[in-house]
Amino acid sequence: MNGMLGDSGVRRPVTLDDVARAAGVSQPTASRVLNGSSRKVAESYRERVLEAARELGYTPNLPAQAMARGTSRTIALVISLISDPYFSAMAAEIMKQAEAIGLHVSIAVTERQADRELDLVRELRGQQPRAIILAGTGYVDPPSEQQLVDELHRYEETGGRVVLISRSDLPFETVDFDNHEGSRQLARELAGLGYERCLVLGSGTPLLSMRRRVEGFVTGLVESGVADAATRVHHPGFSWAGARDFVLSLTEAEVRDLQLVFAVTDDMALGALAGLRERGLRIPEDIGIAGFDDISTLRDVVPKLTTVHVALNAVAQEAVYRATTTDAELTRRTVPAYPVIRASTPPLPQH
Amino acid sequence: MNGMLGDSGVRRPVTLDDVARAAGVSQPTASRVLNGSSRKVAESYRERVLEAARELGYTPNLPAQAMARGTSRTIALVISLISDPYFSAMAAEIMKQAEAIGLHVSIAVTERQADRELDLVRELRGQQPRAIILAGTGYVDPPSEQQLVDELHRYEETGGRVVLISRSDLPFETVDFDNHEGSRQLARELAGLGYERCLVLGSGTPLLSMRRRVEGFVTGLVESGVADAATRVHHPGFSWAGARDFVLSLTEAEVRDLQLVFAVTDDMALGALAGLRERGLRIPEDIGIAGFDDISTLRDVVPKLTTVHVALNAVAQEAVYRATTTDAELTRRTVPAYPVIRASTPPLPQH
DNA sequence: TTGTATGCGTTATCAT
DNA sequence: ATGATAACGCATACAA
Repeated sequence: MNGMLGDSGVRRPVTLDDVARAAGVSQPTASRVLNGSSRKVAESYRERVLEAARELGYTPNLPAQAMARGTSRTIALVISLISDPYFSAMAAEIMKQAEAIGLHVSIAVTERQADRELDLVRELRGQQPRAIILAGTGYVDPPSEQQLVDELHRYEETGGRVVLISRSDLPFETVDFDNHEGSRQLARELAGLGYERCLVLGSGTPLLSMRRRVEGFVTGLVESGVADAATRVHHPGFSWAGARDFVLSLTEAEVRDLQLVFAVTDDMALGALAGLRERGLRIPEDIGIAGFDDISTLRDVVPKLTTVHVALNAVAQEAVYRATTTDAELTRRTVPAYPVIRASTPPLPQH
Repeated sequence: MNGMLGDSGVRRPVTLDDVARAAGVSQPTASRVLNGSSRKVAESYRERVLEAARELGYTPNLPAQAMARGTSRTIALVISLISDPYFSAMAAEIMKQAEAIGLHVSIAVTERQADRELDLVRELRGQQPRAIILAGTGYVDPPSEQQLVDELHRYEETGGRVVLISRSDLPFETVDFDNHEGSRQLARELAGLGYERCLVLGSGTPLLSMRRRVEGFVTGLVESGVADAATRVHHPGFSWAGARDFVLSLTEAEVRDLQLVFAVTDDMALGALAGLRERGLRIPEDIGIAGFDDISTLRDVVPKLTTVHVALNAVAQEAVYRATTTDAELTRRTVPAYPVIRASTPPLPQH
């Protein structure tokens, strides 16, 4: 029977000590067999320890290991919202990469509150993780930015690694994807299809990456010879509902004039799509729609959404690599993002 | 300056001892102020400790606390796949509920491998969590079921709580939703709309909850007076692709005869939808479609999908409650699931 | 009320 | 190669 007897009805968890005793060896020897790296234990002992551990159902006490070793096998990940397909995909990729090298990922969510990031980092630091990866949306001018930087620096000073994803505004290891270039190329392709009079839906909440997407798109249009005045940029609420409400608030004349709506996320693009349909417009016959992120669970929306694809697995791989590799100099790797033209933006007829 | 000086360039994390020293009090006093519950520390000391902690940027070492207390403030959650909208929604709800009472959720994924569950539970047990919630899909006849049960029992014996979600096959605290009743009601409503000749797509991998959904649907049809012979049940691969491939493999005659496809998940329903469209069928004019789960990110699918809604927040709340409350008797709570008729299953014309 | 001493389960440093 | 012993950071029983 496993589990040692305790005071009450609950048993004490099986410890290394129990295993060692059962195997008739010292506790450090049991440790060397079960957890240690440099194997220099006699085969006979080895087997006995392994057998005893199996018999008793021994599981190493991770907190104890973390304390003894001074470091855990955990990576802390901060994201905005786990139910958001973009972030859940990101989290999934990071977990995959981390688990491949035997690391556990501890997820914390900000729920989109800018100032929660600081609190979370503080809490996470208490878990003694190997690294902290900040993948949440980076705000343009967060209220407590300096405190966050201080907190992260403090963490780095104790040997922790800090990796930022998609927010190259802070002095830490950064993995970015090319928001600007991605939407710039998208704009060029769309211009090539004949689209000229575009409505750009940015983010009402000031987010760095979203801003870049807007800039890139506008740049791409200008480079393609689309008259500056043809492009209208607005910043509704950063959500499906925000985009929908905005297109519903447009005047009939404004909508009639439009050939395309580009929203900085797929989510918003679909909100715009819903709003336009409510107004009786046909998509893509009357107006084209494009987004950004290439969220895979949207494969079933009709028409298929033109968007910008980001290689999340590459981002995750790079992030985990940086999170686990001690590198002297600070680097910023940018993962490419490229447009994917689908049915929501067919070539314009007169083109 | 914060962070004590270490041997090399890295500083040692600030400990309670550092804080106590800085405040000129003993370490237990600092502990009582910062972490302890029963406040019986002189106000003057209290302030000095708080001040010192703030100054030094103290964060409690969670592993150390866990070891000293013998229990952590963590709930371990096992799910199948984090990128699956159903599971990410579930995880989000559980995290929300847990955080509301100051608990952290540690997520582990099986990647849909039936036997990984056992390994994960073993690993998770090492984290000394308060509770383990198994929300991953329950297989009908998992290879290592007895071992899993043993492992979970062992965990319970050491004071841990075990909660199962949507798999009432094992002898533990269970929160279920009414798969059978949900699809039974759905079938009755659809029969009421005139649907009679139905294709039911179950799950090729033997999953308990999915089996119940099939049974419930068939029961509902029979109760509604739909001839038994009219219903065809099949079990393609448990995925979008599985459902799509299956409907593509049907003969033209088989498809022509169909009035409705009910798939046991929204994901599969959309796969079937995609496949049917590839065959040139119009949805819902030529054939109706219904799913199960009511995944919110599918709001943009056209036509809007008829499905069975599950109150995930209620499930999560119940699960976290059970995970944190010591209750003598074993209980199985069932959260209702109810059909939501949408545009993908309009009333049949001749009806 | 406050401080001293001890223990949590593990790893690491030492003798042996 | 193996075992005794000292950390790790914190909480707690106990003494003051």
